[in-house]
Amino acid sequence: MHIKAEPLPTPLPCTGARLRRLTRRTTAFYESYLRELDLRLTQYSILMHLGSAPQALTELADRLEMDRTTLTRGLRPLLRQGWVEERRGADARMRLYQLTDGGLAMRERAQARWAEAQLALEAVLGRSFADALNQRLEEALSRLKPALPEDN
Amino acid sequence: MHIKAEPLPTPLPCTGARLRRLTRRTTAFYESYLRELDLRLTQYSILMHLGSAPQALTELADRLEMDRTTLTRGLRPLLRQGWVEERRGADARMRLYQLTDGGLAMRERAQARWAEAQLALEAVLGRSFADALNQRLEEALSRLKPALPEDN
DNA sequence: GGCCTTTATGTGCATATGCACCTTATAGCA
DNA sequence: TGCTATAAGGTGCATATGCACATAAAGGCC
Repeated sequence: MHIKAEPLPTPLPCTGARLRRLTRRTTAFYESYLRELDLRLTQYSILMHLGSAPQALTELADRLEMDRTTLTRGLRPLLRQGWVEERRGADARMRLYQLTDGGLAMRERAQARWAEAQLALEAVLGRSFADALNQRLEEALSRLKPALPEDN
Repeated sequence: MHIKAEPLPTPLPCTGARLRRLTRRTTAFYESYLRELDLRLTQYSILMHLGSAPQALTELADRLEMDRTTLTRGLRPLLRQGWVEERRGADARMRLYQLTDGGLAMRERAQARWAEAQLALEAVLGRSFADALNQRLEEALSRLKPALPEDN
């Protein structure tokens, strides 16, 4: 009896795995443009959601739809660079964040680079395909709401 | 003169940010099913790409389309649990990985939970929408090839 | 005002991610 | 047979991610 050639396993299509794969590649694509500014895509997103009006951590996290604790740490490099400043308001529990002048300038430069990346991405994907993809993503986001804590 | 109410910034739609957001939520969705097995979605993906036939690290990384160094560390918990074993082949540089018997059993249990998650996800998104989304993701992956090292 | 609950945030832990750089084998070739 | 280029992997560093747990301040009530 001969030895079976073991085929490499090809798992069933997993939407989650595909999403992670595509996200890895897409992130790399954007970051190849942001690299000269030494900025990650996530950091860019945070910068773009900040303004001169102070926002509490949780409020900002909600708007970014990211975990509060992830944001806490994600803000650190931006604070270190002096692009964001932290204040305390009347409620001593809250930390309020806002862009500094330098942060505002940085945001503009970053947005310019981002726009190039976005255009280039749409060119690679094809405009109409990119539009359709964006719509699907948006729709998926609205259909897949995060599970509420369900206080039992 | 009165004080302007500073509106919170609403950045231009960024495909990358959207993808990251959706990936975060989707991963959380799958992992709520895999949690009882103490398995992350990434680890599940790795398990599903392993078999009884030994594969070199780089080969496995290519098939998973993930970074080689990420995989090195991603394999660690699986090795620790005894689901995967590492061997050395004729070429002393290579590390070959394959499932153990326990790993095979784990893979089956994990796949059952994953299947529930996948079905539930498709139910939440709607079958036809989920199918369409999957196709878009696949298509996007094939259009957005990673930049080759460009040996200058 | 003191007590209890809720709210806002931080920290520890364990991965996930990928770039830059380092080490070790193997392969090619003079 | 050496010498050199290349291939396979690992490590250090800096973030990204999110759960479980801890702390402190605010709010409500009696």
